[in-house]
Amino acid sequence: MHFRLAQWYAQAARDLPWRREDCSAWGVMVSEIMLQQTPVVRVLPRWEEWMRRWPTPAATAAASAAEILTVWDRLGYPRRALRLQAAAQAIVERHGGEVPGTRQELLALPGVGEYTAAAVACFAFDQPEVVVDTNIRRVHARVFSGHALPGKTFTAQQRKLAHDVMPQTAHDDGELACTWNIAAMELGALICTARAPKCVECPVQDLCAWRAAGSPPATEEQQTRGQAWAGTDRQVRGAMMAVLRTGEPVQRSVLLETLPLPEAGMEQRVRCLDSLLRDGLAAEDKELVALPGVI
DNA sequence: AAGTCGGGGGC
DNA sequence: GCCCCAGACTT
Repeated sequence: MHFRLAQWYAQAARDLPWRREDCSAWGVMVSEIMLQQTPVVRVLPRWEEWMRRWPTPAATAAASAAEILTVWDRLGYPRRALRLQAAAQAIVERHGGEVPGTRQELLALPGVGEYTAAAVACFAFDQPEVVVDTNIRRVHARVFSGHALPGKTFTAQQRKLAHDVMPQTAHDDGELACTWNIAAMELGALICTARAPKCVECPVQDLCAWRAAGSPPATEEQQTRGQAWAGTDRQVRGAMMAVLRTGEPVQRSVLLETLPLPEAGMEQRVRCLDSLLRDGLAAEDKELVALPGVI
């Protein structure tokens, strides 16, 4: 299976800037943070702009929070941007400005969890890590377990499966591990997609337990049940951040009253503004509110 | 283990 | 309109 996946990846992989040979470890790390819960096509322009302005951890560490949040723009989950800057500052302080190359050191950085630590260690430093993201979980669920979708939560059982199905040789060879991981991720992104998978184009279709079982639909337990959006605090916070990203400080009362969300009550608006201030995504001075660093 | 945290493009 | 997207963090 490794050989077939590798062969398929060699001819089908997208040419993404953070996969190029000359991309720095920092570039890989920035991409991994941006790609958390965010599709590649939306990350591309933000990554290019970020790397153009702040090509090193030191440059990122020195920027103002307002600049960081402005360049992040509408990528979503803006707390990721602040954590990325905090990670850059930790890299400067603890690692002399160089992105650390081990899973454990990476895990200690803000915003870096199990997936991102393994991904950066593997893709940027050729460490033989077992990488498990949403694509890989889905590919494994289908090919090896015969299920349409993995469960909602990442279980110890799935972690063991991912470890066990990685080729023996890849556990000691970083480059082999890298190919195995990235190829499985790419397969999940391009062929073995959540909806309408392109099984006829799949390089391992004849090995797939799910296909062999007749591609049974997902059980109700496996349905992901999308998070609600309309009317949530997340929507209100996002609308407030969009106002703040215009750059000018605004009167607190104006920010609270002029949101394009008539259904949002004042209690909710106040709660959301307070949470943005608490998260460091906004700052206030007397009655003015702005991105942190502007005031 | 469950909730929270953005935003947009595809179907 | 719903669903999903290279998750992390808190409770």
